[in-house]
This record gives sequence, C-alpha cells and structure tokens, in this order.
Amino acid sequence: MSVKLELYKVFKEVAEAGNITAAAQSLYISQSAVSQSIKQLENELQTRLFSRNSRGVSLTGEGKMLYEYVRSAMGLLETGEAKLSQTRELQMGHLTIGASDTVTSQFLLPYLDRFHRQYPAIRIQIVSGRSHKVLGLLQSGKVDIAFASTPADPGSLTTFPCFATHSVFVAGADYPCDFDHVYSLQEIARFPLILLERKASSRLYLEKYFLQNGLHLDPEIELGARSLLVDLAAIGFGVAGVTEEFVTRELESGRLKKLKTSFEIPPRSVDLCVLHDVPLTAAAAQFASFVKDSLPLA
Amino acid sequence: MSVKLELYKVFKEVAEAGNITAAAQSLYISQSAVSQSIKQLENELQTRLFSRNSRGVSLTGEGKMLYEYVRSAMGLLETGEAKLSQTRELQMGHLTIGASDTVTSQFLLPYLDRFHRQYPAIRIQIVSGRSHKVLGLLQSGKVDIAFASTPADPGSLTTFPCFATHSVFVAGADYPCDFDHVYSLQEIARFPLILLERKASSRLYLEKYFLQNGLHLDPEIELGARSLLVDLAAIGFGVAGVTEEFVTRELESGRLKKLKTSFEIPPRSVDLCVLHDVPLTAAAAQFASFVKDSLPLA
DNA sequence: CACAGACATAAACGCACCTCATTAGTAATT
DNA sequence: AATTACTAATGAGGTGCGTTTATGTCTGTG
Repeated sequence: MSVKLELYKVFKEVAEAGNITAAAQSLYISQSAVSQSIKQLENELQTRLFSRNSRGVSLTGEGKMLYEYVRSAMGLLETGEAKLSQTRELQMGHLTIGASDTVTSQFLLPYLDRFHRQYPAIRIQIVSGRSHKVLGLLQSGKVDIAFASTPADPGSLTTFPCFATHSVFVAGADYPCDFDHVYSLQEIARFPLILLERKASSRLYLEKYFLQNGLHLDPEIELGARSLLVDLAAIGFGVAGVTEEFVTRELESGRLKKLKTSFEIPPRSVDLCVLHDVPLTAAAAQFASFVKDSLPLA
Repeated sequence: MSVKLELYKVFKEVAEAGNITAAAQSLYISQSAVSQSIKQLENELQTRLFSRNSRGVSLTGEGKMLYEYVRSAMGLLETGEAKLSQTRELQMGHLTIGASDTVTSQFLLPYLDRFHRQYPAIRIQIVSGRSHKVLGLLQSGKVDIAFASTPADPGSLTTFPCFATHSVFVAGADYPCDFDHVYSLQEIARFPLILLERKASSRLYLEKYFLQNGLHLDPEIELGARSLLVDLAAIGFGVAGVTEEFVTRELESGRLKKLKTSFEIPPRSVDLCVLHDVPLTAAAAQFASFVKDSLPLA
C-alpha cells in the first residue's frame, strides 16, 4: 500500500465520469492534473486502468475490478466520517419538535425521556399545536420534525405512520346509559354529545365518518381543550367523542367508561413528518430513528 | 470527503502503534510530521481522535469508531491492489474467447491446452458462434478476443491473420465421379452440390467467388451443421463445398476424397480480432501472443 | 533535581503537484 | 477535404504544502 491514496480519489471520480475533463471539473483541478494522476496511478500499479478513446475514457477489465474495491473503500471512509460528524453534533445541538400536547404526553414522552438520557447535551424544545399548525411550523422551518395526523396533501412532506389513534365514545361512570348495550351510529348521534371544537382534526374526522353514514353530528357542547371535555363527561354532562389513547388513564381509573358500539371508526394515524427536501439535523435524525425503530414492524 | 486520504494512512498507523514516534518510524517520516498530520486530521474532522498521555496516545471512543472504518477501507484497497498484481502476473483472472466450434477444435485447441497448462489459475471461457456473432460479442465487450473470418469492415477492430482456410470440393469415396479428372468451375457447378446454409461466411465466400466468374451456385442441399454435411457427402449424396482444414480427418481416413480442380479458390484467413482502442487484459494479451508467436512468420 | 521519553510547536526548506500552454488524435461537422 | 470541437497527452515552470530540523513543554522516574 505505497500508492498515494489521493490518486484513488481521482481514479474514482474519473471512473464515474468516464471523462477526464469532466472529472477535473468535479474535483476543481485542472485536466492536466487529473491526466497526470491517472498516469501515475497506472504506473504505480503497473496496470492499464482506462482505455482512452475519442469521447473520453472507460475502465478496462482490471480497472473495473479495482473500481469496485475503491468505491467500497471510499464509501466506508465516508460513512465513517458521517458517523463521526453525527456523534459530534449529538453532543451539542438542539431538537425542536412540533406536536400536540396529547401526542406528546401520550406517545412521545418515553422517547423524549430516553433521548434526553442518552444525549443530555441536546436541548429539546417542544412546540405545541394542532396538526395543521405544527405542519405550518415544519414548512417554515420553525421545527425540525412534526407529529401530525396524516395530512390530506403530503406536498413536500415525507410522512411516516407511527401511532394509531381510535375514536371512541365515553361517558361518566354514573351517566344514565346502558354500558352493556351495543349502540348503533344512530343511537350515538342521539345522545347529548360533547365534542372538541370544529377545527380539531379528530372532530372533523368524526364528523366526516358520520356524514358518510348519512348522519349529522350536532353536539350539545363544543370545547377547545381536551381536559375540559374529560371533566364535563366525567360529571355526567353527556357522551364525549374522544380519542381512546388520550383517555386511557380515565378509562382505567373508571372515571370514564367506554360505550360499546356496533360500528368501528377506522383508526387514524399520527405520522412523523419531515420536510422531504431538507436534510435532518443529526439530533432530529436520531430522534426519528428512536421512534421508528421501536415501532411494531407493521 | 474533503479530508486528505493520506491522513488516514497516518491515522491508521498511529492507532495501531499507539505511539506517534513509533508510527513515524514505521512510516519512515519524522515524528513531527506524524504529529502534525494527526492534528490536521482532528481539525478537519473537528473531533478528538486520540487522547495523549505520557506513554503515548490512545484512541478515543470516536477514534475507535473511525478506526474500524479506516481499517476496513484500507483493507479493501490493499486486496484490490493485490488482486490487480495477481492479474498482472497471470495468477488469476479470466479470458473469454469468441470463436466458432470448428475454429476452436481445429485451430485453437493446442493453444488453449498450452495456455491452461501454463496459467492454470486463469479461467477460460469460450463463446461459440459464427464470425459476425462473435464480432458483435467483441464490440460489446462480452469477449476479450475473437477469432473470425476477415471482416469486411474493420471498423474499430484490430485484426491479425492467424490461420488460412481453403475451400475445396469433396465427395464420398464411392461417388460416381472421376477423382483424377481436373474439374473446371463450370463442371463443379453442375454437380448436385451440398453446401452450408447461406448465413455461413464460408458459403457466402464460395458464392461470391463463383459469381465473379459468372456462375450461380445452386445447391441441392443446404445444411446448418458441418458434421451433417460431411455425413451426407460420405454416403454419396453429392459434391460438398467445404473448408479443407475442417475435414482433414475425413480426407486422411479416405471417407471423403478431394476433387481436383483447374481453379484455386483464394484461401481465407481466420483473424484474431481485438478492439482497437481497448487495452487487452493481461490474460488476453498473453493468449494472443501465444497464437501469434507460433505462426509461420508470413 | 536532572534526565528520559513522549508529544507539540516553529520555521525554513525542497520537492511533488498543480497550472498554464501547447500538441495531437479522433469524430462530426460543412 | 477542410473545419470545428471535442478529447487526452506532454512540456515547462512556479509554488503550496508536507516535510525536516530544532526546540519547547509536559509527565513520570531514578
């Protein structure tokens, strides 16, 4: 291995360009320099690596063989450097996540915990907001990564389904209804309903589902915050349409009870969203990996 | 990958020596040079790779990680170089030859035998086919070297006449003709003729020759394979136009007999063909030399 | 405290590599 | 056939850069 390694860099470039002049431009050096380098490499290896023809150069059989090794070797060095820069950046950087409070507390907390434990030097910032708001923040670069319900138009986003949410109907344990009865859509619609305000995506989703079945949802009460909704349902104000995953605590404690239904509203997915043309910061990439890797491999 | 690759060579040596001074000796450069190289590498990667202590240096965590990549990469380059030198010394590699079955068995066999005996590590592959087919294979790089009847258009080929073939007319020993009579072109043309199919180059050559003398060849029987032609001629079906060199065995055994002719069809040459702008592999060059060197120096 | 051994630093040197300029071959124009 | 436009190769010369030499600094050791 006495060959000057720089020559391999040139070799690789020329092999890929198939053209010394073009390779020289890629390398930001003169054509002459590249030509000399190739000549030198061929001398040192005592092997013809390229055949010269009028439209450029092409690898000989031996050249092809060597190229495979060189390409792999360069690849290794590159990934080595990449890993290095990643770990370096994970020792000083920040990560800004856009997600709703509920998603954060119900789904993300364990990942945030682990991530912070492993990379204590990374400052984590969480911007709360509903789906369409955090997607806006993502587009404008205010957050590195966002969690949102599957957006209608993917646009410049790359989405990755992470968590499933199920819409269910609940009521306070004392509410005068039959918790053993299996309710139909119509029966549910006739209850005094407690729903989130109309701009909440889960509310819209629910409405859409009922509308597809010819039913109009006419809530008794509309609320802006999920906690209020839970409170009102708990004191027996009516039947609340909520996301099951966000009221697990209340269901377990018995404060709320789920109504049996004859229908099942298709689950909605909370997606990890990133801008599809902007490379992630090391921290963001790492956090995304954390989440993705721990998902049930659907 | 803007890092100067030479630095990795130094890095690897230092990592393995665990000692800058020792590494410098291994690299046959000064301690200062090594020290500066490591410093430069650490700067360019913006990462501490070694921790300095009084007895030398040792890799940091990041350094260890990087070292694995560098070691593998260097290993690849080394084995690449090794393979290259093996090929150069004909200790390995392959040789792909395009030639017709007849040329192979009548002309090439002894060379193949000698070559394989001398360079047993070279894998030899022979692709069979007619002249224009193997020339196509040559152009497309499927074979390193081809043997074909002198092609009409040399194009990007370099050809080298190797073997001469003579077109003659033969018949079975019992065939009712006068084997002492000297036949003219016209007389030959009047026989019931057995010829190869029209796409065979030897057939075309024969036709062309007769046409130049104002005669049209109208064969009784056309065949695709030379062996069939021999069989039919042997059982007295007619007079066959064949290449003398390909029926030597039958002529010697007396199964076929040659008709005397007043004319002599100019011999055709089987040429060794290579692409004129692509350097040969070591194996191909060597085989070509084998063939060329043993020819009667015409 | 002096000494040895290891790495870091400074400065000057000299060559390898680069740039520039020209030559030369081939293909595709007209 | 002459022209144009590619290509790669070659020659010459200047200089950036990695090297060497020399010295400094730190740590552990007798």
